Amino acid sequence: MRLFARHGFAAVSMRQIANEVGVQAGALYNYTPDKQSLLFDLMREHMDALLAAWQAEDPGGDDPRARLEAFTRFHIRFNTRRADAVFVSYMELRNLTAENFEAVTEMRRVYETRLEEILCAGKDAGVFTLAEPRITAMAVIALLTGVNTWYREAGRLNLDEVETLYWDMVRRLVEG
Amino acid sequence: MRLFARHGFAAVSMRQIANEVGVQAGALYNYTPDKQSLLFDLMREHMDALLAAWQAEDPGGDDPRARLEAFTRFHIRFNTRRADAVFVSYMELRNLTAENFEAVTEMRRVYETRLEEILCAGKDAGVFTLAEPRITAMAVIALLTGVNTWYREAGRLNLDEVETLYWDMVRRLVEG
DNA sequence: TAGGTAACTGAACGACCGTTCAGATAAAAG
DNA sequence: CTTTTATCTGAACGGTCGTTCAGTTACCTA
Repeated sequence: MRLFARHGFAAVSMRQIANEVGVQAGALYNYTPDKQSLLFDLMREHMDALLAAWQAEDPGGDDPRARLEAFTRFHIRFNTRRADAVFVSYMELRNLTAENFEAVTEMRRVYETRLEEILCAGKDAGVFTLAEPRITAMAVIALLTGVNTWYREAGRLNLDEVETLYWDMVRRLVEG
Repeated sequence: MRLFARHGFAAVSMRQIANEVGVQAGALYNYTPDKQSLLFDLMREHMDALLAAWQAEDPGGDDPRARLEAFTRFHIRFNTRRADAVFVSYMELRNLTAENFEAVTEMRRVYETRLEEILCAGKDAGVFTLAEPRITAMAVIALLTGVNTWYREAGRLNLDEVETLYWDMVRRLVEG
């Protein structure tokens, strides 16, 4: 994942990957049928982990505001800790076969829908004001994922401060 | 740019590029010293065009709210019309030499600063409420650029409707 | 029209690619 | 310890890569 993130899927050779884990290139084929499947497996595992982690962290209940704050903080924390996987899972979609692409994209859709449901619940409860829940969900995810482009662990702000800043933005965005 | 966006820089050969413009691979070297410079030139021209286009469209003046709306609409319109260039200029930064990377990144910083200045002006004028202008600027840009992941010309919403939806979100985000 | 210049071709170079596989090696089972 | 099974090596395969360049073609200038 690190090599794919740093150099791009096509620019990384099976020999480089093998060297990174201390074997010869041929040995990799005991674990993956080909290079493409290796990429797909990495992506699928990342998306699986994302969905499972949110499922474990979603407070549920009937307080959409609390759930949205939990989502905001979860998304930032999860994604900054796995920046390579996030980058690869978005950027290397084009290197997947049609059916593998569809599988990863479907998992992304499911994740978006998790957020959309929170937004709809808040809208129905009258605590959120939004015209297009699906678009707002994608906008919020783009906003939050953007943290990855600038956040560094050694930076001025720690993760909790970043979460608070972004929760403030997300809150305003949906409360009008 | 289309080939780089679709397949990735490393996955596109000089022979493919040459074929796309109807010459042999060798002829390309009358226009670029090597493949890397070709990528850099495409990126630099894109960033140049972005900065120049905003400079031409910025209403200026002392109405930060109007300027922010202009920025929002400009960014969406410009970026959706050049989706390939936007994608490449973000994703393929890693394929640049250190100095070329710095050059493109600097232009990106300038663009972010254009927005940051508007936010600061609004903050000083008391019409915007925000604690971290730089971070808010990057957050807004990430939010707006996210349109590219889902917007299609043939979709349900036309560009003006999308701009209005996002301006509504940006407005809330800064007005608190 | 003649001469010069810019652009392009087509072949070649060495290097590296993903993948395969016979044989060597290590680990597990009996 | 012997046999079986799982892993790994190292070489090889046919291809493709970025780049170069001598020679050809197309265009402009005088």
